[in-house]
Amino acid sequence: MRSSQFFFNTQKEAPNDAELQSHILMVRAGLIKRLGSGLYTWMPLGLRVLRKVEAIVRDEMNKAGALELLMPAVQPRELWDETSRWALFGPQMLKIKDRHSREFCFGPTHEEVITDIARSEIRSYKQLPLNFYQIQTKFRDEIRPRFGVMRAREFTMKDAYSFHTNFESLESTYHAMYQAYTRVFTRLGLKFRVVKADTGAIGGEGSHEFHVLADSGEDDLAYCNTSDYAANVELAEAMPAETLRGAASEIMREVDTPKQVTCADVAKLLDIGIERTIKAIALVAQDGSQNGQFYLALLRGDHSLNEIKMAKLAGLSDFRFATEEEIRAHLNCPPGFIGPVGVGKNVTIIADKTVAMMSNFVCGANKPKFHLAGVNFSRDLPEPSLVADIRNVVEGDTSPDGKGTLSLCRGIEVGHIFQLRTKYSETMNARYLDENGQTQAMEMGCYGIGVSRIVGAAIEQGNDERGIIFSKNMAPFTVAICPIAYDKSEAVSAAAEELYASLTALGLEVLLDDRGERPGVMFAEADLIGIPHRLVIGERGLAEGVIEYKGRTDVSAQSVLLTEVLDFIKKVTQ
RNA sequence: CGGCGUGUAGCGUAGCCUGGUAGCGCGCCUGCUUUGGGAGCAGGAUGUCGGGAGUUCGAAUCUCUCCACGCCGACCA
Repeated sequence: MRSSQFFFNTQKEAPNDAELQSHILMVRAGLIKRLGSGLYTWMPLGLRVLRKVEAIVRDEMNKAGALELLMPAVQPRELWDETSRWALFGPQMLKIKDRHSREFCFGPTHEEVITDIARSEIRSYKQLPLNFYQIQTKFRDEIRPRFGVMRAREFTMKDAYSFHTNFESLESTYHAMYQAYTRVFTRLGLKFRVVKADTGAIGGEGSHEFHVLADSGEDDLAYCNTSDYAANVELAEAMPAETLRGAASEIMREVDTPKQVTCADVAKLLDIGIERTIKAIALVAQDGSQNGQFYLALLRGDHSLNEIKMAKLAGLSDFRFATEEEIRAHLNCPPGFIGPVGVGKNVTIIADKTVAMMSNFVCGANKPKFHLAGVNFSRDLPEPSLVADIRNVVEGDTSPDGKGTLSLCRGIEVGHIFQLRTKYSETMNARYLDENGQTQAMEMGCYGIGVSRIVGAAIEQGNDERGIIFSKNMAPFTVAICPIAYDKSEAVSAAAEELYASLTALGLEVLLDDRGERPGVMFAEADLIGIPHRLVIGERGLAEGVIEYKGRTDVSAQSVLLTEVLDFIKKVTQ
């Protein structure tokens, strides 16, 4: 490609609506252009990158035996009513009407459509297993679109859905997809981690997430350095800090805490470690009942509540945090001083596993401006009605597999695989006839990759002060040729043209900067858009029979003999 | 959804408090010079000042309203 025939606009200044480096750089490099909140045009340069990602994903899916198809983006409401997800998906789903006022959505995912295909097309066990995939535009009306294409409302996704006669077959395909995903992210040159995950709105049982590691990621991941345990913090099991409760050696006493409403402040005032304190979080859950049950969740002062774990407890699926009025009504005390001691029968205490092993702790006194110290279960208050894992793991926790301690890092979710089992096939009646002529529900798996998000995530991981650093498999062009004074020097333009032709003949994607721009402009732009290899041709070098080569991340340039440049480039681009 | 903030040329912004001919930088166009890290000089084009209503002799500026966008938060006591 010649720069004069291509189109890209770069900017020196960062857009004022971008925060993340990847977002800023994608806009500055002219890869994307924002149309509205969470809506982006992929400009020609950016689209080249997106297509590279797609091609690798497609290649690995095909190799893993998946079959590509393409489903409609617009889907009728009736299909979604079958699984009740028209209502369950909520405001994240973009609902639209046609001219007859019939209702549709712009597909946020395609389980319903593919299951509809399966139930009408698949009759016999002989046709199974099958794995279909598509690469397609999805729309999810995110609460808060941000970070450019990283959390856009309209985005490109690869979604695959597999159908099986039995769980063993599902597990086998699930494993194949796991391997395929690993190859995809490896080929894209990404640093990533696979973790056990919650299944969220898609539903089902087993699930793994693939995360690109980046501090700006929106997910917290826990992993064990001495074993292969890794899980999203949403799911990661928190082990109790102690396995045995210490003796009740202290006497319970009130302590004056006039202004201390947080565990940290109380601990500081009493000059004790925050891990000796307990905080009480007031919750209300309706769970079908009229009035709602009032709960106090107890956590060690330095721990935080895991809302996903909490919602999995019986009767708490729809819990919410209590209002200040509700807290006063149940405990006769304002927030900041509430605790589990002396509460009425209308308050249910849920203790985190770590809390259940604590003794001589400090907690709110249910009396304004006072806390209690030296508190012990059984002696000062009843044993908690329920002990459960309701906290987020923290750095240094014992790994659930017992083989070390956990570390935390942040990740950007770029892939997610699920074992759906028969969730959709049962409700949508996707059945087949087995060897014995019996009707059976199909086992299902589903597998997603955020194709457009990968581009943002990759740039988040690969950038420096000069711009984007693309891995070779993702770069919009492999080699940039920067001829100095292309429009003035015959020798330079002739050499550049010849080199361009030879490199192109080698099958390389070459960008020839034939604009006659000043060198600084050409270098700055080639660096900004992340081209991995750069060749500079100038009269000075030509006179000596050399041209200059510099890799995008190289500290300095090197001279290469004109006669050896093809071999040299072949070698560095391998 | 709630709170805060911002909308001025393609991009980044000044002007708004204290009403009086809309300015700067980048980019863009023309010409000349220049050619190894976003050049220099000279000339030039581009604005419904987010939309609407109001106050006023006069509104980018004050008031109301609608819209768009961004940030934070969504109860952890």
